[in-house]
Amino acid sequence: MPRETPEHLKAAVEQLLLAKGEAGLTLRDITEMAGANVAAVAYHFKSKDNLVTLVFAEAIDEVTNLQAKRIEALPGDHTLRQLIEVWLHPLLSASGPDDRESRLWLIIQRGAAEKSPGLMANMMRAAEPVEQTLLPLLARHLPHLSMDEIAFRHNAVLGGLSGLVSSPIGMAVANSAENPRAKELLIAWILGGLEGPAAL
Amino acid sequence: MPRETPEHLKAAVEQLLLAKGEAGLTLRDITEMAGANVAAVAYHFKSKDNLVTLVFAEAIDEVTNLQAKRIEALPGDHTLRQLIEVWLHPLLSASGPDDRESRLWLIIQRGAAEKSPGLMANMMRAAEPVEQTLLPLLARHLPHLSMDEIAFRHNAVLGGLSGLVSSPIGMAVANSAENPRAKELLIAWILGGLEGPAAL
DNA sequence: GAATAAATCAATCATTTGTTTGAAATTAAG
DNA sequence: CTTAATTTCAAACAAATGATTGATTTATTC
Repeated sequence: MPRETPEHLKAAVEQLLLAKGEAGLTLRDITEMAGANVAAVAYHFKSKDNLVTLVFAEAIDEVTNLQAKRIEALPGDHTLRQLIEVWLHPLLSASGPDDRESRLWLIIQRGAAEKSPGLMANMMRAAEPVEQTLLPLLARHLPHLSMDEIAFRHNAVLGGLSGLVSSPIGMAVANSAENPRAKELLIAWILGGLEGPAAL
Repeated sequence: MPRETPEHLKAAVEQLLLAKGEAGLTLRDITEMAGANVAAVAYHFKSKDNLVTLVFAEAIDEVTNLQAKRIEALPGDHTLRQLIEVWLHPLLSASGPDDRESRLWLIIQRGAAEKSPGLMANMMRAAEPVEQTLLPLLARHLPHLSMDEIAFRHNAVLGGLSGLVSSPIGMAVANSAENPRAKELLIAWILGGLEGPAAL
């Protein structure tokens, strides 16, 4: 029942995106890792670009859905720290390097850092729904900031993490199950950046 | 007096690194923009990799030297905000998109974001001297933090900026001459992240 | 100004890239 | 079992990449 080749191909793309990013992603690396023929990509997915764009799109959808559910499950009287832990759950509370959501999140953040064309195609679409529920929640905890400044800091934290995840620090945090200290350092920094006084 | 070909080549690499990053940097793009023959790169610099590594190295040196001079010129009773403005001067106080130091800084940050191999070779070398003078200065303004946490937040801000510079926000800040508001928003966020309470 | 060194150039090379082809193998349907 | 559809495969393709060659031009030196 070799009906599983497409899944193998997508899994290989995920693994290679996580390891090397989209820049150094070759057809033959993909097919070799998937145990498939080079022509399999063109047969099952129209082209290589199609495949990686699809992988990015599905990663965004999966992470976004999980995020939405976590936000919905937040109690009405949650703290800002709780909100941050939900927001950055894939990074802060990964069960380990094999945690699927954490891997997908890292793939997305890395793709954002290197402006992967396959990611940019679907980036804004899925970012919106979360932001539209997240920004108002953030606003409730940051009454001293205007909506503009809240949006700015929200983007700053996201952009900041995309720079961090590919750094030694980010890797330490991603293994926060074995590194609770790194997680605390990161949360403290994010909290300070959000709660700090408004701009002049 | 065609003694200027090497300079043209290096200038072309700078411009292309800023526009597209190292990933999409081709020999023929470089030589065409420099008005030189394809063989010129191998003749003047041993190889393409050599050339871009050299450009990165010289960019780091130039920026590092300017940073060191600015830090040295700081008054003894400077504020944390003044220190940050010196630290992030290439981003915060660029005279415009044609400001050379700002361009070099953006090239370095972008190279860091996408883990350019040509940059990684010389990254740590030049990062050290500035950090060794910058971290103690930061410590004087952040007595509530341990040295470990100061180093963490220093890296976090740097990593954060490398994620930001290639985002819409970063671009707005880079044009801070025409966008003083973006500069204030960024400084306020950075200040909050540094001055916030220590981790648990 | 002749001789030597340095620099440029068009052409070519060997690899690597994504894609395509047509035959062979596998699976599904009647 | 036979036939038809689906999937796999080895091979080849065109395009692009970095590098190299050997002749030609330009600059320097005596």
